[in-house]
Amino acid sequence: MRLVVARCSVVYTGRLETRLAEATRLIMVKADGCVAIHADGGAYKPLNWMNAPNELLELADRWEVRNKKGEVMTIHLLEIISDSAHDLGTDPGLEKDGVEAHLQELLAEMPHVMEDGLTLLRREHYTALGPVDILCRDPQGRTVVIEVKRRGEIDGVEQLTRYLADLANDPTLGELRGMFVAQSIKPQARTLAESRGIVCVEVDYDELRGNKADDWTLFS
Amino acid sequence: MRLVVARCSVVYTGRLETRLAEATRLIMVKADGCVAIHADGGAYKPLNWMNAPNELLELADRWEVRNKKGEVMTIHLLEIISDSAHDLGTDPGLEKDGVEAHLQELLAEMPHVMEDGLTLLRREHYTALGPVDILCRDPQGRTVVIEVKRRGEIDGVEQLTRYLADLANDPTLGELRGMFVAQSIKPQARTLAESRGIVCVEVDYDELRGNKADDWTLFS
DNA sequence: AGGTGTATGTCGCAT
DNA sequence: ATGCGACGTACACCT
Repeated sequence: MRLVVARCSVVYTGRLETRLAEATRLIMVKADGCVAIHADGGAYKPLNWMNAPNELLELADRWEVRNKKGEVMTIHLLEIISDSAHDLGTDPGLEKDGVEAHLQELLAEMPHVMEDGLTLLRREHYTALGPVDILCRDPQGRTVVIEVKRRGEIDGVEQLTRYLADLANDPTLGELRGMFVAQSIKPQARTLAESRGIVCVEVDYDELRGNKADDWTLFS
Repeated sequence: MRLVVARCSVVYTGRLETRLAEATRLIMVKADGCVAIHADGGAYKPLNWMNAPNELLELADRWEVRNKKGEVMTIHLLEIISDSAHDLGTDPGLEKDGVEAHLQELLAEMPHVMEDGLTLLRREHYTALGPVDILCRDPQGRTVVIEVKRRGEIDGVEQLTRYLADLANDPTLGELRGMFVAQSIKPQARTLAESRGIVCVEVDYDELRGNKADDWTLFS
């Protein structure tokens, strides 16, 4: 990783056009070639950037970074204040716990927490429109199409509605119901869902993990 | 801006939980207090971060960064390889040209490029569901509800559909039509739109700017 | 403070 | 490659 602190101005031309007036900034060049221009504030997002793969051309007064899509970032260098490089090696990577995938796993393992009497048909059921998170059967023999979200917002309801419309063409599934499951569901999303006959269920991730631990204790 | 290159391991606990095994990384601390952990690759996004406002507690063997929401990032420092700081001052900021707002402006100025005979009613018409980009009237006296996107995807069609459903309750608008305008419209989005009777129009930003320049030349 | 929409979103996984 | 959905999305803007 190369770290250059310099007075510079920047022009980016690509998906849109941007200009940065002359100021002192950090220019970060990573081992994979990606370049980012950072100011001394404004969260983690750089002012300008070019992701790998790209070509970095170092000229006397400026750097030009180009990619295959025709995007160009030009960094006009006015004064270099610091220029250092470190070999960091490859990173072992980030391990995550608690994202939607885990929520979905837990719910597929214990569908009864969403509604009494549900049994799992399948998880990640691929349709032409995209993957349906969970398919269950209810005690009345209906197929329950379940969309799982960490946060239940209006987009998720639209998504589930599209799946329901599509799956209605599949005669093997029989009568369909929709169920929208999330750790919290926004009022607008709930209203929209219920107006379409979709049941809304809020679940607690920590409690689910607890239930799983209980099951474990119970059976071992 | 403070730049620390160090061998470290990191734990983040908040909206989810993440762990980073021991490795050499860049720790960037900006003047506003935000902290980011960068590996030597993977675009501009850091592996872990904490945005301002937060509290940075520097202990002998670790840094703890906390915010008001109860999120905590703990950086265990094993070896400091480099530690430097630079005062960058405040940045004059990024100037952008060519985002959706500009496209919308240009289209509101010359609605005829979307369809012959359209006249502007209003721009950024606020409804309970969100702002409708452009409202026009067509030569048949119908109100045209227009959603403008840089890239036309399925979400935009859903958005426009919600607006149309909502505006149907407003008797002052008369008969409604939907129009989906973008620099490019994906096939799925087009299919969905047309199945709902929504007209799709692709426009060229540079050409619009050209038209505007022509108008200028014409009248001055 | 909460809701909605934009983003040079990025990122990962599917076809 | 493109499509599609998730993301600790961040971020601006309006109610």
